[in-house]
Amino acid sequence: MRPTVHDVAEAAGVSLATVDRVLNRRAGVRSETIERVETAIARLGYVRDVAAANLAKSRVYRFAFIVPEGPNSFMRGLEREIELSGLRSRLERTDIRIIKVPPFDGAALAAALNGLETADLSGVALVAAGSPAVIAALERLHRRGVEIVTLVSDIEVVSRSHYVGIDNVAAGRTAAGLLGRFVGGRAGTIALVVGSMAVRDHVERCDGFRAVIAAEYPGLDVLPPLEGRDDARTAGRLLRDTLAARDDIVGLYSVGAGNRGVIEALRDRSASLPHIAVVAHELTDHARQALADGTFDAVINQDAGHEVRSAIRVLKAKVDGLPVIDAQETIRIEIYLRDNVP
Amino acid sequence: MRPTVHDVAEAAGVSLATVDRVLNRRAGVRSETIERVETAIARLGYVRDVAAANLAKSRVYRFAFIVPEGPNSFMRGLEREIELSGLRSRLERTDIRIIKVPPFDGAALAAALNGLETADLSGVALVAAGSPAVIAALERLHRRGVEIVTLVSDIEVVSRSHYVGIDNVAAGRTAAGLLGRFVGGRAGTIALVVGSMAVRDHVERCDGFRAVIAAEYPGLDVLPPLEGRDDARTAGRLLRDTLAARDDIVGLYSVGAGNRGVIEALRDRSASLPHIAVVAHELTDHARQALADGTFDAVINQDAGHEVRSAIRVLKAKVDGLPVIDAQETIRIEIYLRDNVP
DNA sequence: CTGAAAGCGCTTACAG
DNA sequence: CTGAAAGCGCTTACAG
Repeated sequence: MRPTVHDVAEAAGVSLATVDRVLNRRAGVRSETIERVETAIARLGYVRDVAAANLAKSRVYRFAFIVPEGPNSFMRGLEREIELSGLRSRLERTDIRIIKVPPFDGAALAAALNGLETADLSGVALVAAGSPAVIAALERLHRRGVEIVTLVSDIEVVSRSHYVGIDNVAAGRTAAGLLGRFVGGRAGTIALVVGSMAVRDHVERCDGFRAVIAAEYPGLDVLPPLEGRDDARTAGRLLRDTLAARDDIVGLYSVGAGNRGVIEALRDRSASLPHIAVVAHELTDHARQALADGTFDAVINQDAGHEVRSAIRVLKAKVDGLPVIDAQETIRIEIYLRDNVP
Repeated sequence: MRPTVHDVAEAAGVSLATVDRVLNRRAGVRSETIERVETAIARLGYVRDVAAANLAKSRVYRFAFIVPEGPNSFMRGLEREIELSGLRSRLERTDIRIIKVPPFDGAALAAALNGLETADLSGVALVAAGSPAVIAALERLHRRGVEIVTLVSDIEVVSRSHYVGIDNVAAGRTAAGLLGRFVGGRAGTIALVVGSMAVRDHVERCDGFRAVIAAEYPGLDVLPPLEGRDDARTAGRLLRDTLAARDDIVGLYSVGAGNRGVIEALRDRSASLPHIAVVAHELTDHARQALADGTFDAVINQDAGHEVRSAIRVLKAKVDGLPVIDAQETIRIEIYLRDNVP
């Protein structure tokens, strides 16, 4: 049988209340008493039963998730996953609120963070757009005991913060490894469609991609990125223009959102032209279709459901002062071809 | 506030004990009383607090994991993950025992299953080698209230059982999609190294692989499988012989264990020969190295840690009569290239 | 067939 | 600075 607070109290010759005070590092205990209790804890190998503690506390974990609004399919999928997890976690004394903010807008994000009622808030998970105001807002939350997790896109370190998302440089390198092989030794150029070079994850993906192509596929040339602003219309138009202007394009790396426009531009090409190898990001419905019909060769994905569950687990672990299981919380760079789409 | 058993008891005009009886479907309650309680439950929207219930029950989940013994790296990795999860889950009133049985041996597996003391056993997770004796043993366990989960390799359905592992036909198809593209339009033959064609997952992988190559890469010919028996020495020797005997091999799909031998055979080829594109299974240390130095182009993997945690979650959910979250418990067919290795 | 009381392992006022 | 008692939401003997 595992030792309980009763065993510790008896061994230390104190009451349950005092054991509890020491366990929770509450003030007002003589240092000598603290020591007696800690010795007993160590000797017995006592470990607190978190479930029982939460029951006694009637603890409710209150978390806020902050995500960008707008048509971005990935973000909407993320939001759905948060809602789903929110429904399920009500059974586990966890209350999750979603707050939407304009995308790419540090000021709005900071305002949302500063508007949070911190009294009974345990943690915040946010898709971060970095800016000094955002960092200040996060520092403030942290000082008030709110745990913080960044989601999908990271920013400069805030104390005790944790990032839940993929390594975007490695994602770009991976895309290059696939595309380089897929073009099959043909020489030519590769087009790049990004959302915005003002967003950190897109920049990192491009950097990783370029580095590998330059080092390992000397026959391939990477064009400057087309900025689609995560908008299908814009992305489609830019790509169409580029495809019309040159006939040496053998591959395409679509880094950001707006895949619908990209897909349409590719499908409109004459069927007699040689295949352009394509690697894109995020397994949305459009991307699935494009994989199925051969328009996309591969899609790099991050599992939004996993990210949300991971963010919740990490926030809870931090609130409870428990360790985070790194292996479980690492978000994989997933690769999907037509046949391993789940 | 969520309603509790007290609220239900009051609403139904019965005691806590009776509410508990109805909640847990214990016998010896008048059907009229049952109905009164159930009406109250429905009306209040009562949902049981599983954590509190487990505390009251001093419930300990006791699970047995049955895995094949032997040098197979994947299985040893799986065993490590079970040990790890076992350590962590002691904090959550979960006791996990590992039982090792000879591989590919239905009789031994059945004997191990029949030897299980079912009195305080809540669930079993097993890497299944199917045979009538095994199925009978599982049916017996199930009749005694032991929940069952198959791991990595499935067998014919046992009532209420659940499979935690990848879709192996899709894995083979995925391998073909990669290899077909990687050989880059060259015509030639593809070698196949399997563990044993007597094991269901290997057969399924080969089937999926062949189907895609036949349909989409008419220039490629797949050789009959070399059976390496999951043994590096045997696999290496067979592959070496084949490579020596013919010069038209452009690709290799390594379906089973024994990758060390495969890697050595490939590395021993003269550097002047053209590259053989290679897709293998399971991201073991040897496979990581082979990816890093370019001997392997891609590795298809199933996450053993995820599988173990998933098996535990599923077993607990079944014991508690809770629903399984399918999206969370689906094991992905992971693809690793050099740059997305975690 | 049903209920009152004690208990699971903690925490929380309240009193001293 | 410390302790006795009640309570979190359930379950479990025991009694009737």
